[in-house]
Amino acid sequence: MLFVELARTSAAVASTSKRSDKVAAFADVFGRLAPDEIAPAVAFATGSTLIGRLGVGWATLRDVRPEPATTPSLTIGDVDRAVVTLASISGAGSQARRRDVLHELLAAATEPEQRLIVGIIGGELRQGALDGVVAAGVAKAAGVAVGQVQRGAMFAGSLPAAARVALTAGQPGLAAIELTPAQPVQPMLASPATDVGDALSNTGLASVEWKLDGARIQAHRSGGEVKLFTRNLNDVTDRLEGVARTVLELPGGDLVLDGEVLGLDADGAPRRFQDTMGDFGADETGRGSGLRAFFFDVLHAGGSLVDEPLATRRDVLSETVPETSRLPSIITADADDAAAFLDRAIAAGHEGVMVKDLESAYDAGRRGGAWRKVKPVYTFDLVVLAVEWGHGRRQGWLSNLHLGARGSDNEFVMVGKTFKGLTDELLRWQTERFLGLELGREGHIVHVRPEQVVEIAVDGVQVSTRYPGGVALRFARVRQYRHDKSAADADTIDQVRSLLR
DNA sequence: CACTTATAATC
DNA sequence: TTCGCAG
DNA sequence: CTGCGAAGATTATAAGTG
Repeated sequence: MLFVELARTSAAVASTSKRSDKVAAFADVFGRLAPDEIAPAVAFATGSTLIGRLGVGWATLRDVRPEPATTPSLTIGDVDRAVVTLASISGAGSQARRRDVLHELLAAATEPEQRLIVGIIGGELRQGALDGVVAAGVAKAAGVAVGQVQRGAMFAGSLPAAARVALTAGQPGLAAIELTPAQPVQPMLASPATDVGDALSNTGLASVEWKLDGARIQAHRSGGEVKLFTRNLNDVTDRLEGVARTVLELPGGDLVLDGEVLGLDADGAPRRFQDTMGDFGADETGRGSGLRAFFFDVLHAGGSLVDEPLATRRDVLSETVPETSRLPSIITADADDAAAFLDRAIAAGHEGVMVKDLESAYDAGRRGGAWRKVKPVYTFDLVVLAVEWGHGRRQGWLSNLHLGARGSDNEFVMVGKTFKGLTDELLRWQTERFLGLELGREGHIVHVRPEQVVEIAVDGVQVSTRYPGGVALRFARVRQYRHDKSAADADTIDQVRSLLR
């Protein structure tokens, strides 16, 4: 199939807000793909490729922009092959060679094809459709239920893989896809709760577990071989030798575990997330060996457990994994008990707790109400130093706020940015407000007189080398504008720093 | 060799 | 990772 | 209730520059 068909479909999908129209458009093209085109085409439709790192990002895309071709000629296979080529280039001179390959690809692409390619490689397709809509398109084309496709994607580890099965083998093929050790599955996700009472009101009797501030890890043991995957299903086995050894030594046969890795200090206290990531990100050389795994769920042990209730999976976990490699947890429906447990987790230096419905199955890939996360929120009253013009649906509005804490003698120290928590009404208000405080412009940044105070919620702060105060906010979001406060009432840089540990 | 830029990963 | 909006 | 897009901070490594 010609790539331009996919490109036209993407453009059509972007131009409508009607989900059903998007689904129908995708279903039309998916139904006409040759078997070998299915996986790459579905990946392209979701704005990604079958391969992870291409070594090409926004900066390269910005520089390499040949004139579009006037006639479409590229096939789905052509684009797929170009992607494989890009990913394979390395060594000295690789940047120039990647540019050459990219230039050749884009020069052969018509205008809509260029838009799709740039969106895919840049990772910002913004067509109003990702895995959810595309899965629905696959289901429609294959004549099966969306849930079947989603389930297949969860256990096959990716939507493109499930799509190929759906479109070539239909419902029976999809039904045959099962959780298989050594084959990573989409991890179950949690939605946020304001406090443990809020969480428990949704879950009922729950397993309340420490939430560690590390990286999610999925451990598979199959035929005496261990594989470790991240939340995004990247294989990190050779970065975590110690963890792999631990899993290898557990009793029983084939096994799939869900957990978190992080580093511990000599006294057993959790290291800062930044330090854990330092070890985690480092290649081999044994640096990641300082990381330890703490498991909280088991998906497979002598058979699949994903459809079993959490209560059962917990029992299996405690029989399989020693307490030292498990997360502390309690079973309760009582908010006071849960709150006390949360306090202990915080006192031990951890991020918070997870509250999980004891009766719930392991809903791979879902972010439902069965798992809720609870972590403390801190607030600061900060001063807006500058604002950036928004993109996409925020085009024409001042959006991203530069935030400053009060330093010495009327100086403000920037500690981060945020665009979160703003309603459309607030965006309108702040655009007018900050244009009124404008001092000057620098690209898409509007500098303003430091007068407007805003209450900012954060999960915490972190050490920073790029911000002048040596501290940066973590997950900052707007709570409200403080019309009752002036800049002189804002919180100080020392108050922000006091949250460091 | 030191430093910068680009990319991709975690949260 | 958080949050608001639209379907 | 679900999916999407608005963008944040940090880390590491590879490749390019002077």
